[in-house]
Amino acid sequence: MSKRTAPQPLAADEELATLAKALAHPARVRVLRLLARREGCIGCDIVADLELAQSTVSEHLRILKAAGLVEGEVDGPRICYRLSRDGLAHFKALVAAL
Amino acid sequence: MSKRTAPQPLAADEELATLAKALAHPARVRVLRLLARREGCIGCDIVADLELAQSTVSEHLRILKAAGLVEGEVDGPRICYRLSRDGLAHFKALVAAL
DNA sequence: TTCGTAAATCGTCGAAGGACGATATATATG
DNA sequence: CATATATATCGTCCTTCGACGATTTACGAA
Repeated sequence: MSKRTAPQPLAADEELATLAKALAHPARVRVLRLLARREGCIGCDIVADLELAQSTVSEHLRILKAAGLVEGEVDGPRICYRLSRDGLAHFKALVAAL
Repeated sequence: MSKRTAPQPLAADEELATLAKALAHPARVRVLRLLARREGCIGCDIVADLELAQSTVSEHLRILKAAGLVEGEVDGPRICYRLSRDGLAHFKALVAAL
């Protein structure tokens, strides 16, 4: 090892890779599209739309939230998810800059 | 299986997810940026730039090629890799359409 | 408080990803 | 042909991902 001097994965690369990973699953892409369509928010409708167990969908939502692409707001016993326009815009900007 | 009626992951979602997955690793993002900078092509310089074993880099390149983001052309005993402008443009378009 | 619904978390399982060294393949050159 | 270099492929080892059911948590309503 130690060929030259560049072990740093360049934070920018890491950032884009992390965001891309969040979209690296068809179910999560679908969720994003779903939230993009309905300007408002959605609750457990997402579970109904995807054909996956509730726990699985919850995990996908967690990943999208962690990536900053989706936001969740408590609304009574349910949670209102909505697209993070800023997060998505940031991702788009990173991709466009490629 | 067969819970409701929407088992189709909507080819479009699959496609974007597949492309995103190809970029879901910092090393691959770096390779793409590398190839984007140098208009021409590169050979084993990629191995030197990334700090990974040759076999590992080869695998990353394979993934990028499979995704249609990179093309390789035999050039003597080495291979000239170049960015697939079309492939990247397609990806950008899919992301922009989100 | 008890009940019902929505969501998150936990534990498990199998599949896929990512890394490596070793080896195989291909090609130009001596 | 033998050698040197550049890539690809193989086999292995861990880790992470993705799915599930079961359980827990949180809240509104009866």
